[in-house]
Amino acid sequence: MARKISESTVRRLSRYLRRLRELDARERRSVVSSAGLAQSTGTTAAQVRKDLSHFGSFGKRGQGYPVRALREQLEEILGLTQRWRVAVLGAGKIGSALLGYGYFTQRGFDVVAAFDSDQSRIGLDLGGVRVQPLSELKRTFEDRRVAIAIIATPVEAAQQSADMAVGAGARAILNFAPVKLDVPEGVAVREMDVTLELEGLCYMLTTGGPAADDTE
Amino acid sequence: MARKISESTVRRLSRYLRRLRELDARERRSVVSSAGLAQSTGTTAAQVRKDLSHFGSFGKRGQGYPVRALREQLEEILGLTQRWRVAVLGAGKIGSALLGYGYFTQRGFDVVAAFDSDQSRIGLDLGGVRVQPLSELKRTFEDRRVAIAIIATPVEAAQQSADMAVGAGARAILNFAPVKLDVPEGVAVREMDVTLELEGLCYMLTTGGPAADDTE
DNA sequence: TCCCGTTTGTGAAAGAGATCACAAGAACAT
DNA sequence: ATGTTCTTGTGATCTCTTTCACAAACGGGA
Repeated sequence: MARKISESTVRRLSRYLRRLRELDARERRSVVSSAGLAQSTGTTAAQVRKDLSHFGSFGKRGQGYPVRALREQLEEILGLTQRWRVAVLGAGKIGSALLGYGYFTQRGFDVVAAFDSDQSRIGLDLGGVRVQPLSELKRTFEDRRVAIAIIATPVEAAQQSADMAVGAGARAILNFAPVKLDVPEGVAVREMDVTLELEGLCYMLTTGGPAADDTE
Repeated sequence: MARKISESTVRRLSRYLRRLRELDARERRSVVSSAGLAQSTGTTAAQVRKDLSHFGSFGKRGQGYPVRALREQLEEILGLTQRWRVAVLGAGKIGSALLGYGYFTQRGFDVVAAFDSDQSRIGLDLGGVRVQPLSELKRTFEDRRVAIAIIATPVEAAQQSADMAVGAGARAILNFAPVKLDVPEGVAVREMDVTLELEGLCYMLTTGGPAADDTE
């Protein structure tokens, strides 16, 4: 089957899945067309069909795609048929928010551990998870088979935390610290930098914005 | 000068800027080569040069780029010579975390207001900002000239919140709710969905990971 | 001044991703 | 059965992005 799937395609697949889950659970729709999916995920019908065609043919001509079955296919493709165990490194503001984040569970992720270097936070119960000291990180990662680490530390501690996570067996990292992480080959990293996104918005406002149209 | 700058280019510019600020403030370096910047932002030297060349020529051949001046240029390009006023909609876990997020101020963003629909949260002081009821949203946006709204509500309230923000004059939205927002033309939206990113990591783990390069 | 090592800026080539356009398949009415 | 309408799946095309490759510029040393 398909070999090289681009990151942008994977991103869109994930959006399709998000929408399919809504359609299935909330709106009780049983079929959806590529045009419908495109509309509600911000892309085009052709793009939807092309994306899906890399993995097989899931629709019926003239009818569209069966919501439930396509949802399951996408879960399969994205590797979401298993639940994933996640650990949060850094139990400050962002870390705490993530530990209480309601959408993880229903989307297949279990936050099974939290760590912090600050003595005063250790032992706290955040969203049902006890904050542990870094000294317990390696053992916990191994015991609980944590595959994904979420870095929610300040910039200064981020690289070091990432190193520890990788050393303890993490194979993927979601990084909230506004710094580029160096990781060994084979470790996947995705970055979520709020100010980076805000800056992108500023760019659009200062260029596309005032000078785009003569609308005022 | 340059006409159409792609979103990926803008993203990289923002990363260059992030790195330049580190070099300037923390590491006290006064020049940096395209190769150096590339290295620490995860791209290639040619890409750095091409990106910058869209806006002018900022380096000295044989020497590299002056850190301070290039930083200022990028701030200019991205529209960061002014400070931006931001409001947070939704004062739950994520909203609170954002209100206490330390990197906004030093990066040019001021969170000047917070809103929630929950009576029990109104009046709270979160990170120096008082949580207001939605009824005060429009007036506050206008009075304080809020240009950017951060949506940190649950999914169900996200679209409605976005509508209110746009109605009150917001021209850009940073959306943390895992749902696609519909906004009028001219309003910029960026989405930050944690589970979407996690799913991307899962895809890499299940495909690229175990079976990196074998035949199938 | 002239040479040498270095690094930028940029056209040209290559590569990737998105869009087009249409034949093929499916349901349904007559 | 046949025609009509709808929508998928996909080669071909087009557009955008990245990479390549090299001349031009700079600083320093002799």
